[in-house]
Amino acid sequence: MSGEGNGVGSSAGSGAASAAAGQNGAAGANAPPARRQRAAAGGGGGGGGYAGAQRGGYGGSGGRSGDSRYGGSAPKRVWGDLEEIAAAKGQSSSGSGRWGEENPFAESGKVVQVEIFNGMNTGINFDKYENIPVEVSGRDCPDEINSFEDSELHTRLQKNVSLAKYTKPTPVQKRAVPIIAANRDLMACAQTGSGKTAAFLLPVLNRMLAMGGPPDSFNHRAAEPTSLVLAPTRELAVQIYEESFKFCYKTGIVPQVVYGGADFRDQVKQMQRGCDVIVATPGRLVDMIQRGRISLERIRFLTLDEADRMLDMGFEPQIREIVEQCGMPRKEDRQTLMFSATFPREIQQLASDFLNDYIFLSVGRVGSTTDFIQQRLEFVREEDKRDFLLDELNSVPGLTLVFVETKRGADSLEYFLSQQGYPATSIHGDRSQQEREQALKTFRTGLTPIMVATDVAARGLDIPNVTHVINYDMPNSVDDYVHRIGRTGRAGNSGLATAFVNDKNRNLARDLLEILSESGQEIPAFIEQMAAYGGGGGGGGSRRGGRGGGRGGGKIGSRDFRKESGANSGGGGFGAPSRGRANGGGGNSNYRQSDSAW
DNA sequence: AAAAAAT
Repeated sequence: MSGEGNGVGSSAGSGAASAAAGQNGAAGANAPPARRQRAAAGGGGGGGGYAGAQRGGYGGSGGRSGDSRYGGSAPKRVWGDLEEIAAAKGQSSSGSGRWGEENPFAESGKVVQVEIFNGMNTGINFDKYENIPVEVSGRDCPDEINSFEDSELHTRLQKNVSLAKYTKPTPVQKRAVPIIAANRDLMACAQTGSGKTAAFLLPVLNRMLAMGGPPDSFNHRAAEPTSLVLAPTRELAVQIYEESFKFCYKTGIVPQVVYGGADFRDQVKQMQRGCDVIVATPGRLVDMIQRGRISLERIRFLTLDEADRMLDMGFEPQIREIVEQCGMPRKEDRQTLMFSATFPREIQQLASDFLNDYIFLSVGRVGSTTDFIQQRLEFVREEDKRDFLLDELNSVPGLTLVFVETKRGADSLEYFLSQQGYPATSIHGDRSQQEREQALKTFRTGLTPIMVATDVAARGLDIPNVTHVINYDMPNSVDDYVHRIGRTGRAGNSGLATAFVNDKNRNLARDLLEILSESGQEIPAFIEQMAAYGGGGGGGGSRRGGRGGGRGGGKIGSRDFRKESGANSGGGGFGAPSRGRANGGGGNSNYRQSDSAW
């Protein structure tokens, strides 16, 4: 039993997450150990029974109990260390932290190193990535870099990059880093697992350092961050915060995260330790602003992650409010970056409101990682789904993420699986934040290697070793499908994505067919038939019109919409479409410190 | 029509 407790508590790479939870969790500082106990108690029984009886794949043939299989290699950690780190980062102005200079982790030893920098580079298979297509458009695009040395990052950032075991920039990093370093706005299509987060964090942090370091980030009651990163879900915000925490190490730049469902005052208290980079979900951020706890007046860098989600119908008004009504500098006076794996044309149109003379970057086809995902479609009637699901779970070992359409559906499926003896958990918006984080944690560590999820888990979450994504209920759009299956096959690892399709999904058939064929997947006959009969409005691809113009390839491989609106020159500011290689010389020496006074 | 995101 104690072994299971360790397995949870020591979730690989969750150190900063734990820090975040500790900061923000309603339960406060003492929460973690208690949660460990609960996790061990809750998940343990199911796991054991399941591993042995139901699904040999998990327990391993060696008769080990389920936990050792997943928790075995996970580092042990001590909860106190993160508080030490937090304390250390608090003394931001003194360049030397509490650790020795050259080996910052010598004294606190493996624990700290493991916790801060572990799991950042989980087997990224860059070689496969090398030759994926890249599209760049916009005037005067800087040259790509081929190594982190080329990027002329601040020494400290270089060290953190090394500590994170990043050796070679990923394709999106090669392109995005010099673009951002050159003070240009950016709209980028790339998957999270492709190194997207570092691609915007590193150059932003570097510019902050090049500008002389962040100014005092606290004024009266309000935190005055320099950089804001917005994300559509709380878990994603935490994940981005974790990465920024790593890269900020000993830079004097203090990252923070705020999101709903956690104690407001705790988050305020955290920000009083400094708040130079803030990662946030929209609701809580607005709340903080309205209550005078955060000011956006000194924002110089704005990043929207999963930008297409942030700008879709549900979110767009709120984002617009944050960007335009809350005192943030105009787009000419800040640098704005947007990232997403999919970028529909109408979203690009909207996004251009917030961008200034931006460069469009598309690395690989939209679902670039779909190259590493085997996609299977099965025709499954609604009433047969549970049986099919059990078959899938029994035949494919490893972490399995099961997407359903509704929160209720998630609860009921989790209940069903648990009844059947499968170690399942679930994550959706009606669960408490603590339950959500717990679910993610037990899933990550393999204590509950099955997680039933709504679309809250569809985007951006980087969970290593998800071997199988099952679309138990198909999503409503093929973009969502692309995001969902992107939870496996992370960063060049291979993955499997199974989808249960039936007549209810006829409207997706055409787009699915396109996705499958573009990514070289086997195409089942039934989907061709469904596509032929046409979705909704008579096969003509009517709904396509709204999206990409009739051109082929609208879904995968988003293109710069400025190129397509030939007649409609309205967008403005799109000069001669240049394809990379514009002003080569010295390239990155132009960190313009001049044009922004802190 | 559903999900997410503030209380």
